[in-house]
Amino acid sequence: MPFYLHIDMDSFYVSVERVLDPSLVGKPVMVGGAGRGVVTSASYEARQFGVRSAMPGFQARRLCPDGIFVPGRRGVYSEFSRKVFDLLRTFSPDVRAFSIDEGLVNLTGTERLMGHPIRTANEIIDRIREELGLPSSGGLATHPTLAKIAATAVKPRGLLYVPPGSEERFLGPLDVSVIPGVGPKTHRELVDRGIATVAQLLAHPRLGRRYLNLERPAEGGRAHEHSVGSETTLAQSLTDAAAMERVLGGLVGDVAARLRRQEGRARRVTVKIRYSDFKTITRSRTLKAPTCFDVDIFKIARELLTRNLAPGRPVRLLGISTSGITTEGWQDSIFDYRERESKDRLYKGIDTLRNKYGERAVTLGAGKNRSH
DNA sequence: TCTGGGGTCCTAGGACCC
DNA sequence: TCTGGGGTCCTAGGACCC
Repeated sequence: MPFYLHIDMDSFYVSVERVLDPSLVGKPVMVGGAGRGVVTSASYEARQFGVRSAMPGFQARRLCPDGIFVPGRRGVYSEFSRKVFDLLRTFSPDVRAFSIDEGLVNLTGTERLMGHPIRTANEIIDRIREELGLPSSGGLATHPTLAKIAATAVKPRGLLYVPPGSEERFLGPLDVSVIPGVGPKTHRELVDRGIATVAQLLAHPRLGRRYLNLERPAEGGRAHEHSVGSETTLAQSLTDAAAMERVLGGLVGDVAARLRRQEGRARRVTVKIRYSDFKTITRSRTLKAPTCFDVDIFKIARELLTRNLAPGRPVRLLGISTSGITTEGWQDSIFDYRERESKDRLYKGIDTLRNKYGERAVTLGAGKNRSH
């Protein structure tokens, strides 16, 4: 019998902050939400005021004026995340990380060694709490999706076991919105068609298969097209194209360096422009030859920006993304080869400087009008 | 001082090719 | 001289996830 344990950390960023500063325990705490940002994690005390993650900061401050707002520290959370997954891997060689705070442990076949999976699941949650100080919830079931739904249903600090054979009994009465992939929009569409519960969805063979396919389990490594991007919401909206190009230069530098770090080269460059009225456009171009160099990416990005920018309209966000990433060897002509070699050397140097003196040490397109 | 940033996946039209 | 059709690539937008 297959057994999957889905582990979901409870308000992960807040919990990490509490480990590092125990005075935050028991209080309404929110990570993020400064300026134009959104709350990335809210403690359950803060949620009682109606605060949710992904809520704009101004709204959270209005709902919970006496709450404690903590700036996020990505690197610290990643480090804790790594420790959680290291611990999970001591229980099973088959552990999949879905995100920084969610993972799946395949407990199939561990019974003889460790006892019933329900015991193992309890032990895992206990040890995450004892050894790392972090609360988490778990869902144990015969299918990964079911395990995830179960974990979400018992949050926080719970463990829910869906015994084999009781799957439909468990799922049936639940709202369709518990299904991963059914967001606000799909939820509304389903409800409009008279489908509110999972049972009603499953009674509809085509829709049931589309949104909740439990027959086809645990897909392996899928051939997703991966992408590397960076975007930023400006502290103040901009109308000046030159200033926007400077921002874009910084984003390109970040993206290209990450691309090189993973030894990838991208074939498509996409620029994202969000105006102050939130209207958002993306413009992309596919290259003849993939690249990982700042100059190449910046050239395309600048063109896409200047060609598509509505003059005078304030811009609140700029983004760049690269996709169609390949890690295969270079395939260029003997002529391109020399140029590429010299760029390679140049960027090795730039990356070294950045590692040594920080990301801002070398910034493309930022030479003029620096304020310091 | 009104709505983040990192992504993946899907759809749909048009170009282009055989 | 009243319109095939299938496959693939490119592009834009949008839903959704954490």
